[in-house]
Amino acid sequence: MAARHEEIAEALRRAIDREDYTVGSLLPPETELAARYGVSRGTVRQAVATLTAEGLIGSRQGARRVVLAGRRSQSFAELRSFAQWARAMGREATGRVITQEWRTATAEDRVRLQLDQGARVLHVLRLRGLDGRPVLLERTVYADWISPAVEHIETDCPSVTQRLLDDTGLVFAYGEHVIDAVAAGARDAELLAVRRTSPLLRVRRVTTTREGRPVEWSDDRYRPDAVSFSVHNSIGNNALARKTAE
Amino acid sequence: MAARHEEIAEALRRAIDREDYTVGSLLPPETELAARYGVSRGTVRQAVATLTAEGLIGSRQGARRVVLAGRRSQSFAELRSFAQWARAMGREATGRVITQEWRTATAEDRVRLQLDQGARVLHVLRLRGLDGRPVLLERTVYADWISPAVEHIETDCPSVTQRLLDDTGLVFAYGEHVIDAVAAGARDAELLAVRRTSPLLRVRRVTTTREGRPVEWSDDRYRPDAVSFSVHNSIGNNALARKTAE
DNA sequence: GTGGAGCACTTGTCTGAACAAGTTGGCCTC
DNA sequence: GAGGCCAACTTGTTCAGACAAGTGCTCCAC
Repeated sequence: MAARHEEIAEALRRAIDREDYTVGSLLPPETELAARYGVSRGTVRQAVATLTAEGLIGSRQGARRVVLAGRRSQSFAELRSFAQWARAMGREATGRVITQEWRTATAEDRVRLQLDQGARVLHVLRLRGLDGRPVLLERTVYADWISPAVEHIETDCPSVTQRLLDDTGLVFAYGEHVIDAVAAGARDAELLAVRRTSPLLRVRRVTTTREGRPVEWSDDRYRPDAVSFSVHNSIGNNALARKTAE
Repeated sequence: MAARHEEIAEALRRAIDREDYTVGSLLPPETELAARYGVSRGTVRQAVATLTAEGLIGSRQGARRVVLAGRRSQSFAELRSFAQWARAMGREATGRVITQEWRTATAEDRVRLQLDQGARVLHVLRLRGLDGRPVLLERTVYADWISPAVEHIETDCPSVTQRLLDDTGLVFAYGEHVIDAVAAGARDAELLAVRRTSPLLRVRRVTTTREGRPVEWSDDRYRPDAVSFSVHNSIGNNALARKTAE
């Protein structure tokens, strides 16, 4: 937290959290904020742009900014790591590898992970829990170049992301997530302790490095009674998109 | 499309689409783009910031920008209107009101829509289809101040959003969406033509005006074989957040 | 050849200024 | 009182310049 505009964004977030600015009320004009924090208007604009992207405030040319929502989970690394997300909530994440095996990359693997013909990939089936209760079943395929580092992680490591960062310096920087619903199969039902055919929230995702290189892709199935996803969208910010089948 | 930075963003989008810049390749430096388009560096930065937020390109201090993904559904009003989304894909959206009735706002309605005790709200159950096939079941509650305008819309109006814009000038500007999965109930199953207990993708959402005033809230259930959601996230842009139950 | 130092390049941060465009509320007229 | 016009205010856009910070490459010494 060095950049001045980040400090100001954080100060405003806290002020909204503290209800100095209540939902529906108006934020002070940019010029006033600039004077208050002793920065130029451009820096203030950078700060409020962050909050707008987060969905905390709304913005219209000519009118003062409006506070749209209060206390929002400050999702930083939230989506990139189950364990970090759990810790941020004060809950304990567990993880257990059910099966792990090397396979030759299929055509789908090669496309998603940008691999050459014949590359060997690591398939991992991992069950994850929150405060001891099973919540998520991950079927992950790791690219050939990272698989050796994944292979020797203990089977009950709670945070693979953290472990890979410590061991190899790898940062998960970008992710593309496709969300839908599926009926629990026999294996899903057994491991997640739900009835077969019971609805599960499925997230298929690809994670890449900061350089844009795909690291892994995964089919994650959540118990919908334990976890849901929340998305904010507005005219300017639209990370979420509806998609039709294929 | 007046603003220069939007034009530049669009030009870059098209260039990526045309594969002038292929996935994994590097974008020209800001200074070069600035010279090419005859604008200052700040304007170029605004343009590439848009593409970064859209997940098209990745950015790290010191290194050239990387193209992360090609052709992305340009979701503009996509989430705000089922009909507009369908039209953008070249598909035909249909809509049919199944039931419609006035009720006194419950405590939950009052909280979500910021209404006073005793306010009357309009509950609408609407079945929506894509190319004739049922795809989505919407259970929507409209705030008292907009309900009269909704009440007299024909029951088979394909785009309620467009209709409200035409009739009252109302713009749906912001939305908060919570996504999970549920099993189809008897009514869901009958109307969506799926088996009972079959998994559905549920989106509960609140829509607000540009001023931040809630207009409607809705429980939408999609056939997961027809529609899914796609989300992009990165270090800088995180509109999506995981949530635990309650 | 390997490691490290250094340098050129590129993106990130910030300023101060100016004008454009949209909103809001008050005032004036009818 | 209703309606329209206007003026003050606020956000959006753009510029040119400066420095900070991180990356990636070359080159040199060992």
